[in-house]
Amino acid sequence: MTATTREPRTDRGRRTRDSLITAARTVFERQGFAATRMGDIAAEAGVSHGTVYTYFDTKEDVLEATMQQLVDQLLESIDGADLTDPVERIANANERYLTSFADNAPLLRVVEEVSVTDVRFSAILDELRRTHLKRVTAQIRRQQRKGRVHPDLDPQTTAAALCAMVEGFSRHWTAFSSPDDPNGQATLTLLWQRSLGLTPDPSG
Amino acid sequence: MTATTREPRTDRGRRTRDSLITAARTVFERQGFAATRMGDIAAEAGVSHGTVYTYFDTKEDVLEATMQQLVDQLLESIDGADLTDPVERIANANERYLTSFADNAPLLRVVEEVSVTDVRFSAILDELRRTHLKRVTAQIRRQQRKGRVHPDLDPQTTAAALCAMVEGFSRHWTAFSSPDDPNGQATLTLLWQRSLGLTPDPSG
Amino acid sequence: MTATTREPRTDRGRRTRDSLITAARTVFERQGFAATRMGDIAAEAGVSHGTVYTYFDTKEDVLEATMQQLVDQLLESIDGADLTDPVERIANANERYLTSFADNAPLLRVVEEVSVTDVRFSAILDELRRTHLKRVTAQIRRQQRKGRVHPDLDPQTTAAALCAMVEGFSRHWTAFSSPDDPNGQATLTLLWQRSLGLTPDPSG
Amino acid sequence: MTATTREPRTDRGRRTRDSLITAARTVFERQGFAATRMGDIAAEAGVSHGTVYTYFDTKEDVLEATMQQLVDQLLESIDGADLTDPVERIANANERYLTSFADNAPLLRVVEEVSVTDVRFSAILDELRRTHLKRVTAQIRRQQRKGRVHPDLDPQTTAAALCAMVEGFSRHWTAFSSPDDPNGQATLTLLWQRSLGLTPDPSG
DNA sequence: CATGAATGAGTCTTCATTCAT
DNA sequence: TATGAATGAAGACTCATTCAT
Repeated sequence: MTATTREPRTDRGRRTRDSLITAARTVFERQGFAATRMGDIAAEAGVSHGTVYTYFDTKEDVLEATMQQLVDQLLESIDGADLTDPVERIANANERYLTSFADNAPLLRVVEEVSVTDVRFSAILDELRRTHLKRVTAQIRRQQRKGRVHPDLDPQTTAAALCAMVEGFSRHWTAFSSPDDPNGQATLTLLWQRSLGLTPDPSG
Repeated sequence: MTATTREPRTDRGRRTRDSLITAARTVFERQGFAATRMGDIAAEAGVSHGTVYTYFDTKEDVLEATMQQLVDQLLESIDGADLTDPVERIANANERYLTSFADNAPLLRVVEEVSVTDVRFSAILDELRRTHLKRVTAQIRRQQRKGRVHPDLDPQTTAAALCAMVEGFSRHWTAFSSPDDPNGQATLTLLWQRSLGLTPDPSG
Repeated sequence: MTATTREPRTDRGRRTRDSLITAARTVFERQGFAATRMGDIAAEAGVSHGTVYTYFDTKEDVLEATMQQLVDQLLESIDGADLTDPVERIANANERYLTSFADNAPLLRVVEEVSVTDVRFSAILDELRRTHLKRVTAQIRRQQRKGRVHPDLDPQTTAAALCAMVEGFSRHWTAFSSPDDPNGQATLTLLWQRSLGLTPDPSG
Repeated sequence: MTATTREPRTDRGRRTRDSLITAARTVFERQGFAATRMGDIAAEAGVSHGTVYTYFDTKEDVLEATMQQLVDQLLESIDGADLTDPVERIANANERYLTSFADNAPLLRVVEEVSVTDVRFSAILDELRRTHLKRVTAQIRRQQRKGRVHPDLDPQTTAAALCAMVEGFSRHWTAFSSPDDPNGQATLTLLWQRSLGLTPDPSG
């Protein structure tokens, strides 16, 4: 147990800890990591300065705890349901990804901020990317074998590029999408599909 | 005092200032912004602590100066030569973009780090993105009018997605590209072209 | 943050803050404002360096807090009991003024020191002077109307001069008074009375 | 020779030194001593930063040099012409004092500022006060012996009080004098005269 | 558990002063 | 002499973290 966090033993404790995490997220998203003082988090949660240390050892630990559920949720949103039709699968995967990541873009930007200095957090982002990459690469390979994706595409680089597109779009470019396709889902799916050259399932 | 930087008046001064900027870049890339102390920059440049303040008022100013030339170079790499053939143009643009941005990815990550807290730097990234977006959007519109790009694509969202792909790839995903296409240029161009549905120039 | 001072919330806090103010006064009077380091105040109070900042944001704030009670006391000592007999009233007023101001001359000199640079403190001195001037001017006018003070004296300039005499004497000249009239009260009252030409109350 | 100042050897040198002193006075009066940086003085004089050190060793030395002529002039203005008629003499002395001191009040306030920390300057003010005191005390004694000043006044305390009045008025209270007696000279003389009880010269 | 006071290491920043040219 | 770059001691201030109550 590399316990970076002390678990509460009472109900009151759990409630306090939860409100601290909620508060931390609010403050981190508002001010970024560096500019957030432990006192800000305490104030936002309506508890005293020292209480934060009842549950967390360091500021990094607070951020990590704040990320905890999110990371699981994000990993899940990447590792989605296996639909048979690849186009539907893409549409579905993109929808899940965009929903989860765009909603959490502010916090993810904070993780990006800290990740420059702290491996602990670059590891988190790395894992997310690696998971995404693996899944997409595998999928492309499979469809190439079935002859439904351009064979001249390098599966891994292609996957990396497409992952970059979805991640980058969800993090920085959402603001630039058009009102006709406010969250970009339809467009991303189209681009993805056509870039791979995905043809309809002949067996379908 | 609006001047965030005092210009040197002698050659010796210019040399010192330049070496400070070089040193700053090294240190920023190695340690990130938050973890860099002014003293680190001075030490790396081989000057005394206070000398940094001869030319810069704050650590942010040092980073800004470090970015100065880079930003110009990056804007230029976006705003490239106008080739007639759209496919060639894409290939060329991507090559220039990837070269410039991937080379400078570490420093750009530092800017990303600070941009969470300091508008001054989020503005820089914003301008880069906006410039890129404008150019790509215009290009897509033009080709749509000529009937050479799928008309069902929303030009702006599409542009945002493709820009996200190239930017994200250059910043975070380069490490994941395959040895067959080490810098991903060929792949990115293929994806870009096919996703738009770009057909060969009928007039050609 | 308009609050220049964080109020303590416990008794322990109040005690610490108080001892800081006491310590500050000692150190300021000994070294002057410029030569006093925050650390000196902390050391004198027997607390750590950072503790000063628990209650005060800046060195100026410490001085301001140090002045707080004093200013009230000084204003009160100016705005004294209304005796009927003007001569007695003068004697009484001078006694109160000299006692309060001469006792606090060292601290007042420190305020004078800072006031050259910081309006906040020139305002304090200004208020003290203005209050004194107002009171004395009014008193002179009243007695002139009763024909008991030379009518050829300009009330305001006269008041300013007499105030200057008492203030200056209390601040800088006390050291020069003679052993026969160690605190100068008797002499000041005589001078004051005769300069105005105050005659005994005919109604008395 | 405790040479705190290097004398210029050329004409150009003398001119530079003079302009530095003039500049210093301007800046000191505007910003006070503590808030004045050597660079401010250089800038005001239109010379380079380092040039100040060609003529002065420390910032204190600059202030001292700035005071040099002034001190002589002030001492002279105290030690004025010996008129026979004491009332005229008082009027004359006050006029000279007020003119000199009120004109130079801003610089004197700066000396007061530094004198809290630096004996060198408290000595200057002390000398001025002592000189003034001596002269006035002697004069009072003389007139008491002639029976023309109230014998119940302690000469030294009285002198201290009257000196305090003139000094204080010239330094802080000028702003409060009335438009009818803008520089307060007439009023001060009246007060002075009457407080002493000075009667016309019987021998006159 | 919660509180808020206390701690002190860590940095930034200033600026008088020195020095090479 | 004049310049302006370089130095580095000095001090203010921050804030994560600890601790007594």
